[in-house]
Amino acid sequence: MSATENQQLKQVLREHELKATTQRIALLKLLDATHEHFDAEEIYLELLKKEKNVSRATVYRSLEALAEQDLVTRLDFGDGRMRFERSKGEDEHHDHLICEKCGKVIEFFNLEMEAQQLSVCEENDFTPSTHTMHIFGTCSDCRTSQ
Amino acid sequence: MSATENQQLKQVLREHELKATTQRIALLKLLDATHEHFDAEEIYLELLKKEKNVSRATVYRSLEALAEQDLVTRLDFGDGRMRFERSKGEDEHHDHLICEKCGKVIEFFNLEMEAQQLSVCEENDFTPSTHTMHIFGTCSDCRTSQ
DNA sequence: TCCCAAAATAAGAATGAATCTCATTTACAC
DNA sequence: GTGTAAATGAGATTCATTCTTATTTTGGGA
Repeated sequence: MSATENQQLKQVLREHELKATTQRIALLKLLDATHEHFDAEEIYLELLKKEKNVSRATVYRSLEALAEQDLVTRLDFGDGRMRFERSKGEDEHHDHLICEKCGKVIEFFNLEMEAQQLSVCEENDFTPSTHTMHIFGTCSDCRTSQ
Repeated sequence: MSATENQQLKQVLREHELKATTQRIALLKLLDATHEHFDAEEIYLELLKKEKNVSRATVYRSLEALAEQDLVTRLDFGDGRMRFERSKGEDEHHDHLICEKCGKVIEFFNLEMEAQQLSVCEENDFTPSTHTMHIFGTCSDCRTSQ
């Protein structure tokens, strides 16, 4: 809960032309503090614990604004609700292996695959902005214990 | 509207241990007749035109049953509703380029990318079942006309 | 061909994530 | 400190999807 961290986040928000509201700062702080992929409701509940005043609408609107500025990243694991993580730098981009049994998410990065994606875009005269690569299946734990 | 096609689809359904109801036959026939990626509501409206009696619930339940048997494939383009297509054979699998401006969907297949996916799974001791690879961006038409 | 139990369907109610509305509050440039 | 544009809270609303229940259909057997 360092004042310094608050100042840094305020700075970050302003650099992205977003007003530094307490709710947005708290949201970024929460996502910075975890590696988990929270959904909006989880974020809402976590923020409620810390700041007394937050509404779901603000959580959704903040996440939208932050995602637009690429300060957070939306993750769609295909289960009907969006998850969010603090955006990683270009060099920290990763895709996901998703276990259909236990829900575990394994992050991975494969340079060759990224290269192939660019090549496909070129072939189709397509300018990429983002991509999602999700492999669904069974993780080793679930395969073993079953 | 050949009786032969109906018979074939009945056969297909029974081979997959699904009762051959008129609604399911009509649904498969519809998806067989098009290359488009319909969502559930579009399928419902199309079926309403042809068969007088269909309900949304049946469309959703049929799609679920058919997807379970891999007779249809769910497509999640990240816009909040699922789309569906008739399942292609293993050899006809493809991924998608999705234009964020006009919504156009370009299908592609890249063998090297598929190989890399398997390699990533091996590295992580993960048994894959399905995957989705979606690249979002701008198609050539939209880039030009803008 | 007729019968019957199990399964599927129709219609609309219910759910749940996400968005919108509008009155109130807050951020921040001056 | 002030004013104004932007952000927020609370709850209503939307929209895709799922559930409920009474009714109908399917398909195996008499």
